[in-house]
Order: sequence, then C-alpha cells, then structure tokens
Amino acid sequence: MGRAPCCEKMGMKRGPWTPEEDQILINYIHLYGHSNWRALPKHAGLLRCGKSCRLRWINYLRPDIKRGNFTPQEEQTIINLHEVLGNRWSAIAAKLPGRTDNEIKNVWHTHLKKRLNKNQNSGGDTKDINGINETTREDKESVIVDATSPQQFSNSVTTFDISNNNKDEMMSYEDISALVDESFWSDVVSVDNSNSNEKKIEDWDGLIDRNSTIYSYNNSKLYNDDMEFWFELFTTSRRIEVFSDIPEF
DNA sequence: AACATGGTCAACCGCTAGTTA
DNA sequence: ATAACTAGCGGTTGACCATGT
Repeated sequence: MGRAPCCEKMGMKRGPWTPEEDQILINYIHLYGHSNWRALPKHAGLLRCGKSCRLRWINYLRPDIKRGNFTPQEEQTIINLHEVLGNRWSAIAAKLPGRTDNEIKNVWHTHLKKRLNKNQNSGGDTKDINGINETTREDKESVIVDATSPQQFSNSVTTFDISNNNKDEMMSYEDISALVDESFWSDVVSVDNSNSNEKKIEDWDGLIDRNSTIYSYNNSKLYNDDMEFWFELFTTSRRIEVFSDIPEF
C-alpha cells in the first residue's frame, strides 16, 4: 500500500477557519457534495487541503452537529460504550447522533476519564460518573439505548427498544449511517447565501423523511466489524443476561 | 495588574484500510 | 499482484480562555 501523500504545504492555509472559508465550504458541498475531498478545495477555491476541509465539515459545519454541553445521559453512554468498544471514537460517535468522534474524544480526555479515575480512587464502584446508582448491566444498557433518541434524531425510529422483537421496525447500523451520508446532505439542501450558517443549519432539522421506509432490517447481513456486532447485540438482544459474559476491562 | 497554571477544543499529523488502475 | 491514491481514524498539539496566586 502506498503512503498517502501529505497535503501540499505550499500555499495551503492552516489554522483556524474563517467564517468566509466556512461559507465557501458549506455552499460548495450543498451544490456539489463531497465525493472527492482532495479535489474539493481546488474546485471550491479554498486554500486548504482536502483533509482540512473534510475535518472542518465533519467536526463543525455538518448541519446535524449538536452543539453545547453533553447531557449526563450522553456522558454515561460514552462511558458505557467506551467500556465495550475502547478508544473507537467513531464507533461511539455513531451511537450519539449529532456528536462527532473528535468531540467525544475531547470530552473523554478532559472530563470523563478524570471523573472515572476519581470515582475509582474514592471507591465509588457502584455509581456512575453522575452519581446515579448503577446496579445492573440492564440499567446501564438502557442508558445506551436511550441516548440515541433525543433531539434531532427523535424524528425516526431511533428509540431502540431492546425488548422489541420486531426487527423490521428497528434501524440497522447502516440505516443510521444512511441518515447522515453525503447523499442526504447534498440532496435535500438548497443554498441560501443570505442567511447565516447557524440559521441554515437550524432549518435543516427535520428534513429527513419521517415516513421513510429505509429503516428495514436486513437479517442476512454479515458482521463487517466489531461495531456492527455490538450494535446488533444492543438492538436485538432481549436477553440482557448476555452482557454478563462481557469481560470487564 | 501581571503572571502562572490548567482546562478546553479545534485543528493537525501520521497511520491504516479500502479502492482503483 | 501491486502500486498509487483517497477517506477515515485515533493520537497529539497548540491557541485561547478562565481561574488562581
């Protein structure tokens, strides 16, 4: 495998993005999508490397980004998922709609890890970081499930009922991804240069077709990676006891 | 008021995996 | 089969800000 060539340093701007650059990137992606990040800055007229554009879009400009502090539930979800998935931030982020892997990583390193260490040092092994009694794995699991439902993604079937035996009414990992893939962003959004970024982003909420039938479950799909395995486990298992087999890390 | 320290978070770096020719 | 290339991921950095001394 060839080594990916580094971004051309010559003439490439680095550091914080300006509002003007943001607007250019947003407008371009609205119009043309982002099928080729490397070529994007050139076509859009940005003096940034494709990597930088991609990062800026994913971590900051994407319309479904949820700004603001993490809720206690979200924090607990991160902790629970981290216990299972480790430092797989993108996988954890996939379970927290509106949150980015970068953001979750930051929160983990700046808040949660410290709080956990503190709790452990103080012998608080029966409580979670929010001080909520954590008596069973079933309780813990319900927190993971609930965290996918609030705010933007409450518009579909994202409330995962682990007791629900009807897989046709549940979302697969791919289904969730489908909600936020590039075709979604590029297809449904029209450009309006007259408005501020924030306004436009707000307006995008709810554009997902709530009656969409894309949420069908594919029983025959294979487990492509661990993430899907765990997701499968979370969403289909009616027997919470299965988690008792998960080793503590 | 000035400086030191620590926390936060956006952005960058280097790597791997996947895709294409 | 393999080299070239891109996208995406996780680790790390550094600028900025708040707070403490």
